[in-house]
Amino acid sequence: MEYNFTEIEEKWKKVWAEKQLYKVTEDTSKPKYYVLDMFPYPSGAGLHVGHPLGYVASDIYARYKRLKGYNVLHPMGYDAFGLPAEQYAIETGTHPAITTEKAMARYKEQLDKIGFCYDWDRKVVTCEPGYYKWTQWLFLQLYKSWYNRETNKAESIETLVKRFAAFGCDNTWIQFDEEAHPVFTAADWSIFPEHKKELILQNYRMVYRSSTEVNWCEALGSVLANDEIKDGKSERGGYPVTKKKMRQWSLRITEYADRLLEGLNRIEWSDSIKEQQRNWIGRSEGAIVDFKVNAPLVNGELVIQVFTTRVDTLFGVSFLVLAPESELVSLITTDDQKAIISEYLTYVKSRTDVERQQEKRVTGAFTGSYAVHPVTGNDVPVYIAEYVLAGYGTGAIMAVPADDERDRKFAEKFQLPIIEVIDKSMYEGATIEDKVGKMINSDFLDGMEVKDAISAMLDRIETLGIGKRKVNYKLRDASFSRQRYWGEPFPIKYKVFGVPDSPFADENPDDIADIPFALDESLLPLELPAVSNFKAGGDGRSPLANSADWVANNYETDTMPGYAGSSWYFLRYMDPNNAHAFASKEALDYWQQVDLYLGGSEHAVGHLLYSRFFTKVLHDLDFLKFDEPFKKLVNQGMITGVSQKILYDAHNDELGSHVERTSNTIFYEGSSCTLPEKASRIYYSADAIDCLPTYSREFIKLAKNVQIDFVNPNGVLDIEQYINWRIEEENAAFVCRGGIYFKGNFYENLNPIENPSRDFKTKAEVEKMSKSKYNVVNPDDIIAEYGADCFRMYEMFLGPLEQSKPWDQKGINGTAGFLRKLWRLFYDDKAGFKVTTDDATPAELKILHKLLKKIEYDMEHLSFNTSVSAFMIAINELTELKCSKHAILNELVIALAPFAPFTTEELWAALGNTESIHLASFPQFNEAYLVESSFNYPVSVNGKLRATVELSLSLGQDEVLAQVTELENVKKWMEDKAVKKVIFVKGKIINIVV
RNA sequence: GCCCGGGUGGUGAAAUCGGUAGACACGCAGGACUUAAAAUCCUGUGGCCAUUGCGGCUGUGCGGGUUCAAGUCCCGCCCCGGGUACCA
Repeated sequence: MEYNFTEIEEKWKKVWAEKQLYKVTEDTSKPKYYVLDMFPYPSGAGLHVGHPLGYVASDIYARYKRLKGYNVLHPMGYDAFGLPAEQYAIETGTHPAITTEKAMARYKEQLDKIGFCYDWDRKVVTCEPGYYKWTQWLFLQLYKSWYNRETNKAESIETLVKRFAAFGCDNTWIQFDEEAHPVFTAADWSIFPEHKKELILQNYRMVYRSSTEVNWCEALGSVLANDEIKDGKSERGGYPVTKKKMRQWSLRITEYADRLLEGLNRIEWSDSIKEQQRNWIGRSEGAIVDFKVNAPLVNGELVIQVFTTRVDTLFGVSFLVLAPESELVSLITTDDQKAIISEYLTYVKSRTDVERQQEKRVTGAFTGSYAVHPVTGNDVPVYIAEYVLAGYGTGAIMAVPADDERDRKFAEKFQLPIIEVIDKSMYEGATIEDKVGKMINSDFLDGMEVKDAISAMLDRIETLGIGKRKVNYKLRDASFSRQRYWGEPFPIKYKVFGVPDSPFADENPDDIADIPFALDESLLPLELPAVSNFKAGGDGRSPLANSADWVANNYETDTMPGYAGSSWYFLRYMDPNNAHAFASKEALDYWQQVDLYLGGSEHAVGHLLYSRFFTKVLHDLDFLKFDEPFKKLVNQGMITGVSQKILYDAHNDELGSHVERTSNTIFYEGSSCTLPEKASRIYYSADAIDCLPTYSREFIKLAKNVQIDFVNPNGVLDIEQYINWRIEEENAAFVCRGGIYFKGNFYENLNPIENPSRDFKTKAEVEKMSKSKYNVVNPDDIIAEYGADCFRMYEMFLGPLEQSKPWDQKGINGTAGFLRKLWRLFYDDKAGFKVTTDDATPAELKILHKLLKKIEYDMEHLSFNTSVSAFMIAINELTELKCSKHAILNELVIALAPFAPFTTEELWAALGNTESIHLASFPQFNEAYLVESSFNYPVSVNGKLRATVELSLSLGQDEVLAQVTELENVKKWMEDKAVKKVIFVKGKIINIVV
């Protein structure tokens, strides 16, 4: 009987669906295990072979855990709100819901073909009202809570309101932050109007509305979060991003900075991701130091606060620098410097983020004012410069040119004094960044090590009252508003008393038009209104501003960002259809954390940080018992594609020609070939380059991607197919070693050169798999040709899960051969089913149990590639022994079932089993079968391998040595030299030192 | 620049505690079967030398070191991939 994978797969897919084989319940009789894949965005292009890599791995693991007796939750769903569908809607008018629905159906079809064990009844889709009702509900929980720094957790906003009613707010309170929190008494609070109270509460809510500098992307018509920007451009589309002040919703994630750092120590994630999160949070310990402004024009006291991590260098301060955006700038600029400062500010504004990052110029301007050094009493000039960022620390620095590279460059340019304060001569190779050395020119600090000087100075500034210790973070509160249609509406209304507000309006504290009020939970979900125009509302307004109804109700017109829905989806899988809660307490307490989370490393800071934040808030509010969402995280590597490129001549190219091609003749070394007319462009076979004259080679540098299907396994391009695809190339010439293809004819080379091949060869290159590179391989095609089991095994066989590797179609024959070989242990072409009930021999049992042991080890280490090898070895060995025994094969197929669910199910049934193999128990390996009686010892003389010999493991060192020294080759190398030392490790090695 | 990964045959890779480097596959070469092809099977396959056999030398990015023994540990460097960047 033939191995017909298509038939087998169709058959079992149906049976499994009918029996609801993968249905999962909260079965308390079994230990639980939660395996999760990162939430896919259903793109219209469907899946390519790179996408399912992680899904296959998690599926194998989930199935393995099930065989091991666990109740496994392994769900799938879609992160279905998103920009591509909305962009498509803007272009075509097709509603994003329709586009998304189609894409999801396509995904499901592709995923089902691969044979994943998802319980589709638990599917979660973020754009469905049944789901986003709870995203909105979650938003309200955040809105109705504040972060209490005394208890160090989020709690109900009611406790804060009570506090204000009883005590008001004063600056001795731990929560107090001068910039954000106004001072008032309990009596004040009692008479504040509603909107004023709300305005104050916005300073504390976990989600709040404020006017902040945001990343505005004009092309997308929307605000972007920091992690959605790469190199100063939008991650999606690569459009320019500028800074703009806008009214926005933000998440108060900064309150969790320390707990987000601490939690990293309790989870099993890769060092690289943990490190990225630590860097993103960017905790640094330092101090705020006050410098009084000693300006002629200032009446009263004006203080510039600087943040520094290096208080030890305070005596090295020779000037201060403010961020150009600082509000102090206008206050301290002297009349005679006004022109220079204003000119500089204009320059700074003209610079985009991209320009700033690409060329770092030393620029700045003097304000004309001086500040008083708080310790020495000296005057230090105050500058502004773009290298100081408004958003970090206090937006002002004390410059120590002796110990900071940027300060030094600035000082050199503006000829400011450089005061050496640290002697690093005793530390060889220490750089300016290293916090080592002995203090000099620093008064009472002189002679101290940097470390001691820092703590001594911290004490001193606090005693003097000129500063205080301060921990600073790079982490910003996260922007939570998007000017888009295809996202969750906010459950927020504005009570408009004044004029409708513009998002770009300057902050006006008396403007009460912008005071938000939360909808009651009973009104959820607040569904997205149907609109016909998906374009932005203009002037920074969202598409929802186009809906008259929506605007009339004074609903928030922004929508939530992508991460709103994807930050908590793993909780919804636990109880996806619950209409009364985001998930029941029983389900949450049963499933708890995700035990194993698989996905790409591109979500290192975005999704993975927000999910941790949401989890911690829900934990604080007593919804969850755990405070970290993902116990173990594994990042699968990317599967790259092999692109096929053709090289062409840049002489007459649109990129600019400087050598006009005048002749119809192409020259080879020692030969030539003439075409009847001039070609529109000349392409060169990759193997023809070396037979061209040197002078023309240098122009052949450009490469163009061609559809990979046009290239045969030997790298030869089908020129006709290519021209049919790119009709504008019909007059192009294709130069091979043997001659030239031109307009369907072949013109032979006049004098034959070496290997005058007529093959036109492409150049292969490894790149990301993408539509635009024409190198996409669709899993559907692979499955049609080789079957899903073969596809699954090959994906795993390619290499370690976490490593990125190119997709090479050729190797798949290996796993295809393996499955056929396995099949032939069961079926003979002529004789048919040939499994016997004979007793297994010790040799056969050893093969089986060696395999079982290996698989168990590999599974725990997620080493799927070596598992596949182990199966191959076992099947090879059993084939060698012609073993078709029930006792062996029945257990072997169970072990293989997670990898090849279809084939093993078929064989399992053939073996006479009536229940599904996927409900079986993983066979326990028995160490007794693995005991070896002898070992093939490698014998070394002076550490070099000279012979191997099979010896009983019962022998001791002396007996082994006696046997070994009789070996001819060993004798030869020992000659008559005296034996100095013998190293003998039983079952490992014997090494004789002479 | 800084922080994480990584570097082993023609290719993907394996080597789990420092103990026979290259398992398992692909590819390639030769052979069997076949009218032929495909499929299948057998043999060989790191490099160099020897090949009549035993074998010998060399080899895990480079240079050192520790050790009876190093792909694995230590020191210094080079290259590739990812992240990040005026963060005070």
